[in-house]
Amino acid sequence: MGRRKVEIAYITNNSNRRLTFRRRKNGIMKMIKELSILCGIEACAIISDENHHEAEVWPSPTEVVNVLSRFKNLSEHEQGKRMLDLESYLKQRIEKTQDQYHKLKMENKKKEMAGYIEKYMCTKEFNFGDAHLTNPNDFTDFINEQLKEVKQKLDSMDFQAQEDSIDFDDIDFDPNEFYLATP
Amino acid sequence: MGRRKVEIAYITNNSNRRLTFRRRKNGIMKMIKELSILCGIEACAIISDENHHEAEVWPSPTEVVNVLSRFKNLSEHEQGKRMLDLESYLKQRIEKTQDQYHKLKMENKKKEMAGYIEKYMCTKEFNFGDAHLTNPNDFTDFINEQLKEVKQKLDSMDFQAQEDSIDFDDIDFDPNEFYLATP
DNA sequence: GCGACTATCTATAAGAA
DNA sequence: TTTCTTATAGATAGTCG
Repeated sequence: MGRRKVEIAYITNNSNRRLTFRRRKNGIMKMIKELSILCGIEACAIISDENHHEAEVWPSPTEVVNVLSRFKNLSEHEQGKRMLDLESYLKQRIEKTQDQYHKLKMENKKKEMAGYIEKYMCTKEFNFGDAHLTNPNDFTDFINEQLKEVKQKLDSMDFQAQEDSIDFDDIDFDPNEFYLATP
Repeated sequence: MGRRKVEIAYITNNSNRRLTFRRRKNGIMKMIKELSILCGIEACAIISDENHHEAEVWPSPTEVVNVLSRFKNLSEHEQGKRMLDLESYLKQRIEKTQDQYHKLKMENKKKEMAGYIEKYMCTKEFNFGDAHLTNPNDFTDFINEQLKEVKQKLDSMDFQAQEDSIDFDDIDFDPNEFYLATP
């Protein structure tokens, strides 16, 4: 999108890379903002700071957060149930998880955790001064990929459960509900 | 970016809004992907599905992401493994989780917990203009709370497992490793 | 390193199928 | 509806101050 076509490959030139980073980051931020307004949806992006980049691959922080969410909408099923065997154990575990995430959800609402978390820093060394360098790009891709994986995982779990004669019918878990970014 | 200029305002027309949503979502995904490649950084985006939007406040996008990540690095453990019974199934699942978290921990250290999450938006009412009002600390608290809950969950899992005569001893799981945001 | 200024390139809004 | 075209709006690469 400029004077000439640019190959999508790591930009080795330092200053050039930084410039591109800043420009595109801003562009993505804008696009996300517009999308949320246009379609009335919630969206966010997390773009790590270039300076923090090493040869590291992906977003550990995100993953961590993700792990948690995994249990979010899970259950709220029937509480206080006692399990006698592994089968019921599994069921209970799922229910508990669900409840846990439900609570979290409520908590979040109350706090109105809401809005933006404009600048979140979690650098081990708290380099708060570098806030401007961050970008919001690959979050979307990451999310979709992960959602897919979750679905697959859940599907396989269900499959496995059936193989093991576990009845998950009373657990109305719909893997599709995880596909947020795909209307 | 099309045949005519579009006002950045909620699109009331249903089909039109959905179409725009899909298009722009894909566009953002691509841009994020490109940015991460071009600049060698990590980035991700969470875009909630239009259909899922209700009074949902914050966590929905995040939670979704989380759900996904939960499994991200999960397997790849030993693929094609077959499980013979529920017990081994559970164990395997826990082991995988453990491995995942270990990897995450390492990753986090290397990346130094990744950099910043510069702007995170997901106001229930899309008050993007209020970005300045948010408190960065809320995010940290949120993460920590979730991590605590995960810990509890895992602990209860362990406990339950023991009750059911499942031996988890060979799984050295340290809940503290979940406290990412707390140096 | 940060804006500003185009020339271009890309994303995408309308339409058509 | 989803998919394709196509004409444009918008993003941004290369440059200059």
